[in-house]
Amino acid sequence: TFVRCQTELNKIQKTSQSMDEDSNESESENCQLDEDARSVEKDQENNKIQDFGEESEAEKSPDENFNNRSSNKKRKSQSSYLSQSKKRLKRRILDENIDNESDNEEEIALCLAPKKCKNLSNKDDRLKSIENKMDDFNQCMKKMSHSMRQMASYSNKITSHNLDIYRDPNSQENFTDKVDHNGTNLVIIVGRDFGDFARKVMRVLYSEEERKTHILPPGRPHLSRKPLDSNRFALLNDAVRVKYRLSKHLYDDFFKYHLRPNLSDFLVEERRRESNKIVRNQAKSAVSQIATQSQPGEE
DNA sequence: GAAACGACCGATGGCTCATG
DNA sequence: CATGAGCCATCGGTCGTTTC
Repeated sequence: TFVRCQTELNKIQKTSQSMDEDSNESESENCQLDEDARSVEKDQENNKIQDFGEESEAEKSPDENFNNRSSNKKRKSQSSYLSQSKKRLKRRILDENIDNESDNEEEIALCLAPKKCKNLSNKDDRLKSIENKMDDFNQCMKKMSHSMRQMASYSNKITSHNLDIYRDPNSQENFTDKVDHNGTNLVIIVGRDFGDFARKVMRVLYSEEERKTHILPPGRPHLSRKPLDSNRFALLNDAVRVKYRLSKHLYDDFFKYHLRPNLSDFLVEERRRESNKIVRNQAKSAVSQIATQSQPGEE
């Protein structure tokens, strides 16, 4: 909100003022960078707030170019800020590199006297230290990618669970809590989400053979596989719709974009499971055969 | 802890259909 | 008739969970 922006701006102004007062040159570059960041932030905040104020005045003001020019100036000054920051950052990185290398006395010697680089043991040390750093870096990257995947999967789950867009709050529909198939109420089947639920219902409605040899209704004439029985498939759709309280007129989209891809993949996997199992077993038996053949040779 | 299993995702190819 | 868009089944690979 605007009020919150103002309070944040005040905070930033206060901190930057205190930083301005402390103009000691010996201050670390780190603080300098923080200050730069704050300055840029402040500048941006100023721009935002100015824009906010100008929004209403812009229409009244006859000289729009003036505003544009002033904003251009600000952009220019901001870019100069950024370029300065970049220079400082560059310098800081250089300094840090030197600092890190200075940790080791031998490395200091290497820095000061490059001729000694010819020494092979020193080279090995440096290579080892680089390798160690690379390992650390790789570990960090692994951790990062892992957490990113977790985040991605979490956000995915949220969207897949958020079915509100397929529900009509104005609808007066009374959802039944029973969809019967041969005496089995499909609605009471428990699944962790709509996909899991639908897969379980598929297992109830269709035999393994049917799941392996058919595709989703309505099917296509050019496809070799026949579609699953559409009456039972209608039961599945009813069960999903009733279970998750989805509107009739919105269900088509839900099916098209969420359920169908899910179930289509499910049928493919049903076919693949057995072949995968056979491949695994073949590989296993081949490995055990090789092991038994190599044993007498060793003795 | 490793193997097995299930679910998910992106890429691909074949097909239909609308459009110019 | 060529072309592009859209649909859908399929495949290969990866990841998370379950089982042993």
